Formats: sequence, C-alpha cells, structure tokens
Amino acid sequence: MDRPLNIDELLCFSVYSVNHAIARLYRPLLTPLGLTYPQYLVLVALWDRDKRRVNDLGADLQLDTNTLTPLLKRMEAADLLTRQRNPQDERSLIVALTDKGRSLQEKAAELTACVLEAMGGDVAELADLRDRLQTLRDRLEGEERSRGG
Amino acid sequence: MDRPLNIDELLCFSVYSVNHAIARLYRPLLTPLGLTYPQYLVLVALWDRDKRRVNDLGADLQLDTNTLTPLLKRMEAADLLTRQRNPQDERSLIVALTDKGRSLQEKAAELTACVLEAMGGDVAELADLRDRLQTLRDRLEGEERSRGG
DNA sequence: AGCGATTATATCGTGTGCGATGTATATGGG
DNA sequence: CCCATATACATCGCACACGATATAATCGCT
Repeated sequence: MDRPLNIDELLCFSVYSVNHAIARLYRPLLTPLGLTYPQYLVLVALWDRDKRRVNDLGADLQLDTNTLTPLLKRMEAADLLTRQRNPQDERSLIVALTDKGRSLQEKAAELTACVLEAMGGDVAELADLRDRLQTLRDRLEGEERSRGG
Repeated sequence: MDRPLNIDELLCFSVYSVNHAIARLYRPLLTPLGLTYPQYLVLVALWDRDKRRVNDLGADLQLDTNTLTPLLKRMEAADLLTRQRNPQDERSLIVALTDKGRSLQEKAAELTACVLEAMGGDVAELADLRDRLQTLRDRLEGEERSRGG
C-alpha cells in the first residue's frame, strides 16, 4: 500500500488537531481565571517546582527564551509571578510565584476534573495514551539531538 | 491519589509537547520546499481533494477563516494555489492547487518516509496511536458541540 | 419584490512559537 | 589581569490560532 496518505491518516495531524481541540476545551475554563493555555502550563510547572531559572522552566516546557520571556513578562504584569536576577549570577533570572499565582492551584484542580470528564473519564486509558506520547516525544528529541539540534 | 499533577503527568501537555516536537522535526524538511508546517497540512488536504471551498478545507483542518484566509493568501503569493470566487455563489471561494502545488506531492512522499523513521518505524503502533488520538478528538468535538460550541 | 436572517469570507487585535541576532555577565587559558 | 569564549536572557520579524467584529452575497418568508 504505497498510495499518498489522506490527512486523517497522518499521525502528525492527529496530534496537531487534538492539541488544538484540547486548547479549545481549556480556553473557556481558563479565561475566567485570566489565563491563556500556555500560561496555565507555566503555572503547572511552577506549582511543582517554584523559583526556577528561565532556562530550567524552558527545559520542562520545551520552550526557548524567545517564547518564554514575553510570556513571563505578561504573567508578571498580571501579578502571577515575579522575575528577579540571581545575585549569585546576574545573567540568570529567577521566576517565582506570587501569592496570587500560587492560589490558582486550587481552582485548577476543579478544572482538571472537568477536563478529565470531557475526555471520557477512563483514566487508565488516558494515562496509557500519555505514556505512549511521552515515549514518542523522547524518541523525537533524541533524533533531534543526534542530528545536531 | 488526589495530589496535584506534575506537568509530565498531564495528557494535555504530552499532546502539546509532541505537537511541537513533530513541528520541529518537519520544519527543516519543509523549509527547503518553501513551506511551513500548517501550509504543508493544507497541501495534504488539497492533494486528497482539490478545488474546495475555504470552509470545507477548514472542516478538514479544524481551522476557521480567521486563520485560513491569511494562510491561503501567503500560499497563493507563493504560487502554490489559486483563490477564485465561485460563479454559482459569489460568497464562496474555491481553493485550487497550481501545478507547483501539485508537484510537491512527490517530494512529500520522501518526507513522510523520513518522518516515519524518526518516529521509530513501528507503523502498526503509530497507526494505533493515531486512532486513539482521533477517538479522543471526536469525543472532545462532540463535547464542544453539546455545550454550544 | 422587499427585507431580515443566514452564510461565506475577511479583518483586527492579542498571544504564542521560533529562527536569527543582540547584549550582558561569567569563565578560563595564557 | 586580559581577552576569547561560553552562558543566560532579550529583541525582532514572521507565521500561525482564535475571539470579536465586519462585509458581501444568498435565502426565506411574506
């Protein structure tokens, strides 16, 4: 079977369109909290580990400073976090949650439950899907590095 | 287990980060062809079914005209497709491939092979992953419609 | 035929992503 | 101590996405 693939047959498109579908699911839930979807992901990373350098956050989220700097500035302006130079190394910037940023974690818990329900509620299957995707991601990142990325 | 989830435990983040990883994989392969990743997806859709209205393309790609119109204009400027009003209904715009747009399909075949290899090459497993993601997407879209999306 | 509602596309503003480049700080070899 | 190099972050430009809104064409009801 060597015919050209239909768009619905491409794994890359499934990932692309599920990503947008999930963002569309989150958006109306996040807007009342004054958050965008990427901003929410930044908060999730900080709730797990606070007071981190921009690069370390970027390693978690797979984002470079050209994306993170303006994003973090907007979040600073919204009083969700602070950005302060590290006195030990003036090059690096420490990102830390404010009380407001921390306080949103409780509301996010309800949000997670809501999203889980929209996804079908079968937690075991969703966890399996997540693990397969992470395996794929790790493989792609290895590939990238081996080609000098 | 009711503790807050780590970012790597969120399915939404797996999808988000795999999507970017795939885009990063495609980008260096598409740039020599003068294409961006979303533009490539538009071409895949048109290779399957040419001469379509913007809305119909949008239904395939899950994109609205606010995204598609400028994207298609750029592709028209790159001589990949034409945009012409439908004489039967002057509201609608017919998007059709040019020879150049059609000719890229051959080169894209090599590209698909290359991507498949980077993903690990186990076609059956990748197809299974794709099907699970499509099931999830359909569930999310149904959810969206049932809430008046 | 007339006109409000619907449909199809376009425009605008904001917020990501990212390649390319710039700037400031630290580090290490001589 | 000096300077090349590396590191950490910032800036710029372009291309998506998308909510909100606008515009033009068609439809449907009377």
